[in-house]
Parts: sequence; C-alpha cells; structure tokens
Amino acid sequence: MYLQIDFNSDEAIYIQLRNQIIYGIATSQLQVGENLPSVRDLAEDVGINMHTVNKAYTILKQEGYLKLDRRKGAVIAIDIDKLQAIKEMREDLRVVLAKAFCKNISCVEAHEIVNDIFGEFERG
Amino acid sequence: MYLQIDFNSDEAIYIQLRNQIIYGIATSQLQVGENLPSVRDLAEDVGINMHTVNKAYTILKQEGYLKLDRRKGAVIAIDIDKLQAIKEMREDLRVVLAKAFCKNISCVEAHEIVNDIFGEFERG
DNA sequence: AACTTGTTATACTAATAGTATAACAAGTAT
DNA sequence: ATACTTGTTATACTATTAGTATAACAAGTT
Repeated sequence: MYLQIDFNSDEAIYIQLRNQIIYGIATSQLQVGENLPSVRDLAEDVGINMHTVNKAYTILKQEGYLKLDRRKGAVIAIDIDKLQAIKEMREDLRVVLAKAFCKNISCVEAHEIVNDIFGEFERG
Repeated sequence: MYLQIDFNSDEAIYIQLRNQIIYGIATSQLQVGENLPSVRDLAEDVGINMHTVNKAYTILKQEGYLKLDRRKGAVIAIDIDKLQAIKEMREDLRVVLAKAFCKNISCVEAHEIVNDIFGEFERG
C-alpha cells in the first residue's frame, strides 16, 4: 500500500498517516490480520522520523484499528465499539454537513456523495 | 446565540468558535445580514483574548461565511463557491466514512444520520 | 550471539495557540 | 471637534505541540 505524505499540508504528518491507513483498511488495501511495516522501516520509506510513525501507530491502536506486538509488529485488528463509533461520526458529520448546508449543498447531493464514497469501499 | 468553549478540548479555541458559528448559520440561529459581536465584546463574553476571536473571524471571512467591515463590524455573508464546497466535502467525508466503515457502520446507517443532521438544519 | 520488535527517555528545534499591550485608520455618535 | 467603536496590524512573550535525533531497554526471533 502506498503512503503519500504532503509536507506542505497543514495537517500533521502523523494525522496524514493515520487517515491513510484507515482509508486503506476501508478500501481493503489493508486486510485484518495483515502486518504494517515496522516503525523504523516505514519511517525510512516515507522519509520521516521513527517517532512520528510510532505516534500514528499508537493513536491507531488507541482508536481500535491496530494491535501492537513486540514479536509480530503492528497488525491490523479492528476493535468495534459501535455506539462510540456512531457518536463520533455524528459529531464529525455535524461540522461537515453544516459547512455543506451553508454552501447550498442539498441533502440529496450529500447522499449522492456518501454513496460514491461507500462505493469506493465496496470495490476496494 | 450561545457560544460554549471547552478549554479542555484538544480542538483549538478559534476552531471551536469557527465550527459553532457555522453550525449557528446552518441552524438559522444566525441569519445572513446579522451582526456578530465585535471581537472585543465576544472575547470578553467568552473569557478569551481578542486576537483569538479575530483569528476565528478572519478564517470565517476567508472561507466565505463573513464580511468584515470597520463600520458595521462582522456581518454574516455567505460567499458560495459550490464546486469548491463539494470538493472539500468529499475530502472531509472520505475520512469520516472510512472510520465509520471500519467500525461496521453501514451505508444505510450513514444515510440515516445524514438525514437526522439535515433535520436539525431545516427546523433551526 | 546477533538482530528486530515495540517502547521509553532525553534533548533539541520549529511552528502554532493563546495572551497581553499598544497603536492606527476609518467610521459613528454626542 | 471630541470621544468612542470598528477591524487591523505590530510586537513580545509563554505554553504546547510536531518533528527530529540518539540512545537504550525488554521481549522475542533467527
């Protein structure tokens, strides 16, 4: 799986890593049980510091996307707390959709885009 | 309109202000043409520094939600670039929905929540 | 024994968030 | 005219975060 960092982005590097790994899981580029590169290898590949990768992995573990094991390394493992996930989604969506509504994006248009993106997931 | 700052949040104060004002516009608590408090008044009310409010106002102006005028102060005024808005929405949604999909939230469930939130807007 | 894994500790730089004063230019109100 | 309010800009300072750089440790593999 290709990880691409934008060093000019206002988004922190470890957040970019986190988001891309989550997107990779959603699109089946990363499968449950699969190993991620070691923090040192990934840091080397992307051209950043080991601790920045470690920060991303630690957050992904805390958010329930990874298990970290000294022997196996970082393994994709989803821990589902659906109530929590729905709550977070509502909070995130409230901001995104308020922006959209102010810019005259309709409920129907929002649904279309949601369908598009879910399409990206199902096809991988 | 009530603005509530969470000083323990990991979200920056000026981002909290921005998001709440956008939500206020979407829910018609703030109408187009209406004045916001002056940067000094709002800072006083909320208990923060003038420049933090100014930062939020400047961003809201830049993102097309406000007009700033030395005589009238800050006035709600939506500048719509729909293509840009849709592009931003897609990028935001891609992250939010990838998280949701990993946590077994279905497309149907996502649609229900979108409807809920649009309901908040139409009723004010 | 050598190597790799995540993990922790320490130290440093750079950037950002927030506060604190102060002043300026343009406009309003008295 | 004078006083006041508006956004705006400048400067300076503190605290926090992001990111880098080394180094070492514990647990496990080869």
